[in-house]
Amino acid sequence: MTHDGSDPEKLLPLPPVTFHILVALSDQDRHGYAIIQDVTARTDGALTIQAGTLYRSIQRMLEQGLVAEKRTRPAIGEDDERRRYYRITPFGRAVAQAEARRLTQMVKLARACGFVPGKA
Amino acid sequence: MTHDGSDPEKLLPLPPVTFHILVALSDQDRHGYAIIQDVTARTDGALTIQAGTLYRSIQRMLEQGLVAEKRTRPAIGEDDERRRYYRITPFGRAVAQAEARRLTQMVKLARACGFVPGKA
DNA sequence: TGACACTATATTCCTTGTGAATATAGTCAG
DNA sequence: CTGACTATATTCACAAGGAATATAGTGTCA
Repeated sequence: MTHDGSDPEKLLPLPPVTFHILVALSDQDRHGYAIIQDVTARTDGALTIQAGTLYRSIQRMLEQGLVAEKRTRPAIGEDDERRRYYRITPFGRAVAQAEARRLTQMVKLARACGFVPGKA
Repeated sequence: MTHDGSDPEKLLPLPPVTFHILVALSDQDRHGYAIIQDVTARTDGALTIQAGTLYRSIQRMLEQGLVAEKRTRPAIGEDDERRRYYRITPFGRAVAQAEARRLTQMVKLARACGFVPGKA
């Protein structure tokens, strides 16, 4: 755990892929391959995380303390021994929230200069 | 002009600095140093673009056709000969709009999984 | 039965994007 | 005359991601 644990702001701006991984883990723990599929689903196929990118991102995120590997395995019948499950940490959630605030500011900036058709 | 001119989506996701430069040029043409100051101002000091990053980003953006260099100079009295002025191109504006839409989707995703306190 | 696709993790190569530092050079304040 | 500010630019090193490849078991289909 090389994570500094202190200030989530220090990791911003978050690499897009890192943010998408945190989103995928927000509601339930998943293994790598399932994360890839979840991101594709949530973005309607607009973003496909490459396998290489995923596993290196996960490695980095483990070191930063954004995610942790799960010990507990699913029911013996539905398990696939190759799978490695990950969960989002409280720190990871804090960083995701900080990034979400930053993204919201970006959208606000975009609105202010007419890059978005939406209100204001 | 190495810009492909066709599909703005191909350049997404836009590097954060590139997007901020486009925002800075959205309302008026500026020279490099003025862009740096504008970004600092608009983000309340949260983001300070480094000089090296700025000039290399501008170089890249010229090649992509996102921005163009201006020929016309300010009034002879208020001019600084060192300055090089840039303006956003129609293609650059299209790319910025596409990126703004992507950012909006990201915020929507963040809302859907509880990363944002805001509505729904 | 052999080719191909899917699940699952992982590594290597290459390119891009960024920060930090440095260079140059003029102006202006203390 | 020293340091801060304006203004552009280059170099070095690191981070992040796409593409390709490796390994390996399972399933499909002709």
